[in-house]
This record gives sequence, C-alpha cells and structure tokens, in this order.
Amino acid sequence: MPRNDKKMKNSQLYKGSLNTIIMKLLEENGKMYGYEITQKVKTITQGELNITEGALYPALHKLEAEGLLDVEIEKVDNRMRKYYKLTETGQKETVNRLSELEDFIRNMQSLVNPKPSLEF
Amino acid sequence: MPRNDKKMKNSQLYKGSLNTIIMKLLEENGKMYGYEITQKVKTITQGELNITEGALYPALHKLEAEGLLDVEIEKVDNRMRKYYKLTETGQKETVNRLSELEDFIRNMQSLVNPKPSLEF
DNA sequence: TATTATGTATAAGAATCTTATGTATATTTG
DNA sequence: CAAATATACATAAGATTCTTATACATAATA
Repeated sequence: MPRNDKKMKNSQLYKGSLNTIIMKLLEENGKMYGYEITQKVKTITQGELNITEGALYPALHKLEAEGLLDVEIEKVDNRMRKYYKLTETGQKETVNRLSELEDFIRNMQSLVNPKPSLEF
Repeated sequence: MPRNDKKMKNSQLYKGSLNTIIMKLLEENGKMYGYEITQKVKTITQGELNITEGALYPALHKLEAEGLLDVEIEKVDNRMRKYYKLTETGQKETVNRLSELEDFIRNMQSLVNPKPSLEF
C-alpha cells in the first residue's frame, strides 16, 4: 500500500514553528484532533505547508506530557479520534508563544527589509 | 577563561532561519566576516537575536561547501578575518530564500492572525 | 593583571523534522 | 467489486539545525 502523498518538502524555515501553530489553532478552535490540524493548516496556507504525521504526533504527545494539552478520545464512524485542547497552563503559554512569534516576525522583517534611515 | 556571554537562549522559532539571514546580510553588505555578522544581527534585532558561534561558523562553512559563498582571508590588527561574499549561484539562491521567507511569514500570519471573512 | 572584546573553530548532545513504515476503517473510483 | 484514496493514529531511523561547552589567539580596557 504505497503512500501517494506528493511530499513536497517544507522550507527549513518552518522548523521550530509547529508547536506555536498547534497551540494557536487549539486556542482558536477549542479542540481539534491531529488529522484535522494537518488539514486545517493545509487549507489556511493554501497547500504551502504540509504538516507530516511524523512531526505532528510526537509534537502533540510532547505538549501533552508537558501539561500544555489535554486529550480526550472519541470514536466517530468506528474510527478513533484523539481530541486535544489547551490546559490552563497551555492557554497561558500560548500567549507567550504568540508574543514570541510576533517578535520573531518583526525581527526577521527588520533583517530582511531594513528601513532606510530617512527619505526625502 | 570563561565566556561571560549572558546566553539568553533564542526562541526555537529562529531554527532554520540562519542561512537566510546570512545570505541576506551578505547580499546587502557585499562582504562580511563571521563576528561582524553576529554583531550586525544583534544590533538590528536590538539584542533579541544572538547568533552563537557554534551555529554560525558551521553554517558559513556549509554554505561555502555548497558553492553559495566565497571566502577571502584578511589580517587586520594582527587578527584573522574571513570575509565571506555571495557567489553568483549564491546571489540567485538568495532571491529564492528571500521569497521563501516572505511566503513563510505570510503563512504564519495567516495561521496566527486569521482574517474575518467579512466585516461590517 | 585580570577581564572583556575581537576573531575563528570544533565536538557532544538536544531538539525538531523528514522519510519510511505499520495498523486500521471508510469511501470513492475504475 | 477490487483497488485506490481518504481518514486516523503511531513510531523508528536518520538528517538537519542549533545550544552548550570548549579551545586557541590577540587587542583593549578596567
């Protein structure tokens, strides 16, 4: 059974951003399951970012182990789903992560798009 | 001889962005040496991003090995400097990397700051 | 004279991700 | 209806990138 995923590989730039993405999506949507997260990200980025299972599931397990996520298992259509949601700690930490992301983006833009000192 | 660098550690988000930063700075400044790059980045980001030597020098060596950078050794004040500059290939690749960075930032903003469908 | 600044370098280990699998059920397509 | 695709989870091996800790050396400062 071949996996015909056309694995166009993500830019190295995404390395390190997965946890923040997961936490933000959970903050926004209350609870989500793994597969749903991959699809949501694909949709939002118009196919530009594809989260692989090999990255996603270990990340979810780690966030759970760190006490940032809670899990709740459901069975839908005879298929298992593991719904994740932010714990209270997770909610607080999400604020920090999003703040870090803003700083990061701002810094990257400063580096790449340096403002001319003055113009006229 | 202790290094008293107050190593406040960088956010994981920066992981994967170092090559792009180096190439952009070289595109902008023509040629730079390693230490100069660390200082420039520190200045531009107002101390928020500190590139460590352990990350920088291997990255420079790799970019050189990939044919994206050329190196030229100078001796200033009896101290060695290795000036790096983009090769022609490196210049072309820099355009791609910057384009990737723009896409990355755009995608992260879409994920984190989803637009309301319509507002009024 | 001891520390800090300048300057390069590498090695060990951590963290994150890709790639390749494995298992299982439901749905769609040829 | 059989095969492929979609849905849904999981892990292991290896690659890549980075942190941390060193190492060496000279110049400037406290």
